[in-house]
Amino acid sequence: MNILDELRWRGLLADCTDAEALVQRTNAGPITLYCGFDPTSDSLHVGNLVPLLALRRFQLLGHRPIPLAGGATGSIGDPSGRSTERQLLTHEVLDHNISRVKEQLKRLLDFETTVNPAVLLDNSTWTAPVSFLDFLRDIGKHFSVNQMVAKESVRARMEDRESGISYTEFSYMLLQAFDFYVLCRDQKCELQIGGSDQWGNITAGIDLTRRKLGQTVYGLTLPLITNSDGTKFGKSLGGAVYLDPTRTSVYKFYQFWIRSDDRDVIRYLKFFTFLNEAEIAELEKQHTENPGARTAHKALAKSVTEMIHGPDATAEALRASDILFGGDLEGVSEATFNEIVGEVPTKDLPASELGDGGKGITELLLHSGLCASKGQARKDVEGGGVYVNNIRETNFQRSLTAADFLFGKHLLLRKGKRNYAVLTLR
RNA sequence: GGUAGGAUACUCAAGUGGCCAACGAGGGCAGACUGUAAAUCUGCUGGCUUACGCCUCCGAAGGUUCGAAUCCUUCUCCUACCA
Repeated sequence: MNILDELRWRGLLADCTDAEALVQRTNAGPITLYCGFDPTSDSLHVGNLVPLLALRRFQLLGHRPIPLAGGATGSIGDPSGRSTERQLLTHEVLDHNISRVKEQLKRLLDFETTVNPAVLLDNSTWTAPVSFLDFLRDIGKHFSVNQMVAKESVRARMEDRESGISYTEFSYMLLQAFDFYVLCRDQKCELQIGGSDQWGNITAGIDLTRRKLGQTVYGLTLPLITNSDGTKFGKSLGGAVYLDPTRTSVYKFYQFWIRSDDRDVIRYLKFFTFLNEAEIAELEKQHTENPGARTAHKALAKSVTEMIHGPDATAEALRASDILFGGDLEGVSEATFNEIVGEVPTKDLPASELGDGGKGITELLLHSGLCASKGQARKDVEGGGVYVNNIRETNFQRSLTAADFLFGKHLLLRKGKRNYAVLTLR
């Protein structure tokens, strides 16, 4: 199957330059392609997964992917899709982020294969040594400000008088274009992929490469993932869902996927898994016939979590989910309960704090992080939203003593349907 | 530089001396219904407090007043028109 067909049936093809030529080119043999990842954080998040997995999809069909860490571009800040100027990151933060992001990039692509191994590069390698004057003479000369201003990412900011755009961010697309040119020249890279907000940057690179090398290269964009309810994809409880398990625990990661909207789950299977067309069609059939069984949700959550965190960690998260959402805790053994500990946010509680009369439930909720203040904790309890060891507690004056702790050491607190925390006696 | 207008909670947005911890909408959280989904309905949405109540808060700092988001002064930042 041609890679473009593969992307198309998955709904992953937003746009591309000269589709016909690109099909011919990809049919003719392996192509080298790249996608940039700017280290704006020390971990990639689920939104970055789409282009990253796209690289992998190319690789599986024999092409050669180059994940590019944006050491240079990341230090400038991409104005695309942003309404305000970015806060520049310090070099220390940037260095730290790059090294972490590189680790994550490495895990999803095959660098070992001898046929078409992935290559991890960092654009600061070729950007940093170039002097400002040389850059202006060799690269800047090929860009027309008139065209740059017309690009959506720049125009939006120019029209917004409140925020405007700095010269620094204005120059971003030159750096990215420079990358494409260098990669074409040195790596025979002929295709750049990215999110649909990258279209302007990608075409800038295509133009530059043509001018500098006289070579035709291609661009392909992937759709921006949207939730059916109109909210931003990839947000959970206010924060982004990260690939780094220290930022988003495996359990939370798994939960994020399992809670997908019914209307989204099939699309997400196509976007985020490597299940084939027949497998997904089967899941869709089951999902349509009996949505309550959540077969598709489970397949999605399991598949993505395993891909990112491995089968062992996934099995643990799955076990914890089954225990917590499987019913009451009656008869749960200590060994079983221990599977929850650490998956769910867990906090220590010094035994001395319990004292003789125990500790108020509102204080424990505050300590667990489930509630932001004692007043809020009280309201949540009064509203019937709080459970102690999975049993609803409506008396906010309730004090909990050591006797309430399961196995003499764990207390399972729950707010609402799915927010759990464990307090462990120390 | 001049003139006019503006800055209110997570966001938008009412409020022009006491009834204001501040209308309303959105968002968020919780409850009911469910399937850890959606839709719908209900409650909550500054902090402390069992409660009475207390404290903090309407761009910043001062002032007037028994009493200020609201009036006055200065400052900061935005917007519009003029130069």
